[in-house]
Amino acid sequence: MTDTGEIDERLFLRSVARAFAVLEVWGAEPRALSLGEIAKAAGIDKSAAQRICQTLLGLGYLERAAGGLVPGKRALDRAFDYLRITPLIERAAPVLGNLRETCGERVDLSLFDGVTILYALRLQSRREAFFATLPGRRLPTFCTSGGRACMALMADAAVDRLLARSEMLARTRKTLTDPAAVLEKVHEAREQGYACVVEETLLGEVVVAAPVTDSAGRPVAAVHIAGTLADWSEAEFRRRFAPHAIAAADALSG
Amino acid sequence: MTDTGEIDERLFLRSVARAFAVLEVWGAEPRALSLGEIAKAAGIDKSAAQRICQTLLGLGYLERAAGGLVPGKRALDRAFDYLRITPLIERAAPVLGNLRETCGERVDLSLFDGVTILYALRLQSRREAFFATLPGRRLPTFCTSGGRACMALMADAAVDRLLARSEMLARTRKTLTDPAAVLEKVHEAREQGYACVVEETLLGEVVVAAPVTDSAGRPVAAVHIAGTLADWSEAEFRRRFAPHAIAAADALSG
DNA sequence: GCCGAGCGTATCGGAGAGCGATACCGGCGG
DNA sequence: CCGCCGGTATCGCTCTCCGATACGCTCGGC
Repeated sequence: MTDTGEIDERLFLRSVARAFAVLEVWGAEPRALSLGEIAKAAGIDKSAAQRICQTLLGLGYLERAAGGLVPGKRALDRAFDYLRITPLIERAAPVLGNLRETCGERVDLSLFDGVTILYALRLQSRREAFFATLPGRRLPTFCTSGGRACMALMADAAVDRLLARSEMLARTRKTLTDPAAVLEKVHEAREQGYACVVEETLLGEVVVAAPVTDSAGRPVAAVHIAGTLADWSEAEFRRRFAPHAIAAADALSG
Repeated sequence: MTDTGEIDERLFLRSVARAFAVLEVWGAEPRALSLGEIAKAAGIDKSAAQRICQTLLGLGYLERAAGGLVPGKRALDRAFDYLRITPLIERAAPVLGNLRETCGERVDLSLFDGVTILYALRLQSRREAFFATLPGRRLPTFCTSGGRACMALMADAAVDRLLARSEMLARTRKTLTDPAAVLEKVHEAREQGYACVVEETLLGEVVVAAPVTDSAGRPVAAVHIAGTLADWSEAEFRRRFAPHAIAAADALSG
């Protein structure tokens, strides 16, 4: 959902939109930026960038750093508000905790958001304590197992439309980029009740995921269990963990 | 120190500030809100609330929900930007991972932000898989061990000023609310190189924390190790875990 | 040592974006 | 039936924001 739905133009606040355009610049350019760089990246002139940045600095949504400006801590407060208010997150936390204990592998809750999914809860396994597993990370829907699990609950026509809107770039040499091939995987997920993706987002990684629905049966999220091919064959991994992912996702649905 | 530093009035964008005032409403009222409620809570009229909310809906920073509006998923993207850009977070992730393995207790990295600290990384222990340990949560500086560890690196005068600005409300019946008593605890932390707080934020909880500094020696964060009095006496906990917290914090400093 | 290209900062008059009072429709409860 | 909420829509006036412009600095190249 949240397809950045179009809004009545007469009620649209230009300066507000520009302020967020500024904040979003760091999504593409993750480093300290100067006013000039910000202005160019956000598509505004230097004066506007100056006013906006001063304002955001005052509010704590930007901070000064060596070499320019960076996002401020206040961003974390707003994310906290989101997580705290969303009932699914609260319900999911203990379920995922148990799931990780039972499985011993990495366990995630991802939120379905149109052409991308976004990780909301991440419980890493013992061995991988490393970075890159932060909440807030987005990945494309078409090549992730959570995304395919969600698409499995949509009509084929809707899946087609979603795939058409997606930029289907290969993340690894195993990534399926042909819409027909992806659709076939979605069909498989629909039959089995879960999706399995092998090395399409990260080489060596195997992930099973089951969809979480709202009360109307629409997909809103997915429960992932992720492991490495060093430990498991795809078949073993599916047999062993898919039922757990489905059970957890079902417990969170409705 | 992100003290919401005051800014030149002439460069301040009123509509931007009001938009963020709207977003911040859910910090105090974590549920779906109607336009009227938002307007009242943000101190603006209904027309302004309407325009701002329509804009934020269009940008994905708000979403419609049963009963009104709630924060949108886009908030998580901005938090992700912050975490990804801040070098300390990247460096801290593996260090905290190891720390949790060694200690087996809950381990956190909190960021020092004036009168509050804010949790950026949280690795819960096996037994407590439950909620309430989300990143983005803020707690007062004066009554947390991370906060006191940071204050220990400041001059007494600065500590006094910070305590004067703090709303020293008791969170439990053990919370110290007398500035002089807190200052004494800060002195103790200064001598020992770490702070220990027992049941001042949560009954039954004992926490040790050591400060992380920037290259200039100023406190910017703290490494926490938290356990329960059901398992440990205060003395045992300090002896066993304080050295680990200090070692981790030192590794992240400078 | 000079220069130009950046940086952040500051100024200012014009104009149009945003303001806010007002009104409308629909549902709910009394 | 009415009054009180909800969300939505309209519409002049005005004050906010726009963006061109300029200033003082610190660089690095030459």
